[in-house]
Amino acid sequence: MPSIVKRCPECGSLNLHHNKEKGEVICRDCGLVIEDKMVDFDQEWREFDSEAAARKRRTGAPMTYTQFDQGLGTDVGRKADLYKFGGKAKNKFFRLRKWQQRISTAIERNLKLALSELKRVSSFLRLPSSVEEEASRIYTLAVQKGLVRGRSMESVVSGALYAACRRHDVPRTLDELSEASNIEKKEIGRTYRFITRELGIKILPSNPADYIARFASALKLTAETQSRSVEIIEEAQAVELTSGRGPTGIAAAALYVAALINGEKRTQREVADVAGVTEVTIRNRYKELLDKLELEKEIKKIKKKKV
DNA sequence: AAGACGAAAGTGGTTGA
DNA sequence: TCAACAACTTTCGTCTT
Repeated sequence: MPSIVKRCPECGSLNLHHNKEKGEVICRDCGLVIEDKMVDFDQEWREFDSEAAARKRRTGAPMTYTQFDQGLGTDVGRKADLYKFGGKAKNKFFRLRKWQQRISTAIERNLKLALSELKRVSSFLRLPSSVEEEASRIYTLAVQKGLVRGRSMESVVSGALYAACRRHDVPRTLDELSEASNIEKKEIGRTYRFITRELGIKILPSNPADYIARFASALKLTAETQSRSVEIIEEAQAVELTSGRGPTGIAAAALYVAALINGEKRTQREVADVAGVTEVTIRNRYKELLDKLELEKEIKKIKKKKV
C-alpha cells in the first residue's frame, strides 16, 4: 500500500492506520492525525465479481460518475448500477433506462450543472474523492428516478453528498453541508431522507468517534485527549448510553470531558461551536457520562491539583 | 465578568393508533 | 391523519470561579 508518511512525527511509531475512506492517517499509538486531507490512492471504483462483463469493459481510462458525459449519455443505466438493487427494482430500472434514452439530452444538461455544483461543494469540504464519486452516483440515480422534480438541484446535490459521507463513515454535520452549499439545514435533511428512502439506500447511524479527529483538531487538542475521548465514547457505547442520542452531542461531550481530564480545558461554548450543538446538549451528555462512567474521581483529582 | 448549570418552553421529526 | 413522544434548541435566571 503506497503511503507518504512512514512514521508518526509525534512518537515515531510505525504503527499507522491508513484510512483511505476518510482520507486520514492516524497513529495507532498516540492517536495523532498525521494527514487528514490526503490524496486517495485507490482506484475510485470497485470491481464487482458478479459482473464479469463489467470487468471486460473496463479498459482504458477509469469511468467516473463525476463527469457528466463519461459513461453517461445514452449509456445511462450500466449494469454496475444494479449491484445494490433486488429483482423488483431491477425491472423498474430497465424501464427507466428506456425512458432515459429519450430524454437523455435534458438529463445531461441537468447532470452537467449538478455535478459541477457537487464538485464545488465537495472540494469546499475537502471530501475524499471516494465520497465525491459516491455522491455523484447517488445524484445520477436520483435524476434517473425523477426525484429532483419539485426540489432544487442544489438541495439534492447536498443531500446526495450528505448520504455519501455517511455511507463512507466520514460524517459531516448538516451545518457544514449547509454552510458549503448555502442550502438550509432543514432542506438538506429533508431531501437526504427522501432520496435515501426512494433509492433504498441503507445508512447506519454514524459513530460519534468518527467526529472526534476533526473536532479535536479544530480545538487544537492533543492526541492523548483525542484517544481518551474515543475511549470514553467506547465505554459509553458499552453501557448503552449512546443509542438514540445525536452522535455529535456525544462526541462533543466526550471531547469536553477528555480535555478536562487532561488539563486542556476548553469551555463548553468552544466545544459546542465546533460540534454544532448547544452547551445544553453537552451538559446533558456530560452529566450522563459522569453518572454512568467512573470519571468523577479523575475529574476531582484534576481539580485538587489546581488548588 | 465569564463560565457553568439547569428549568421551561419551543421546534421538527418519528411513531403508532 | 393526528396526537404523543424523544431529542435537541433557545432563552433566561442563578450559582461558581
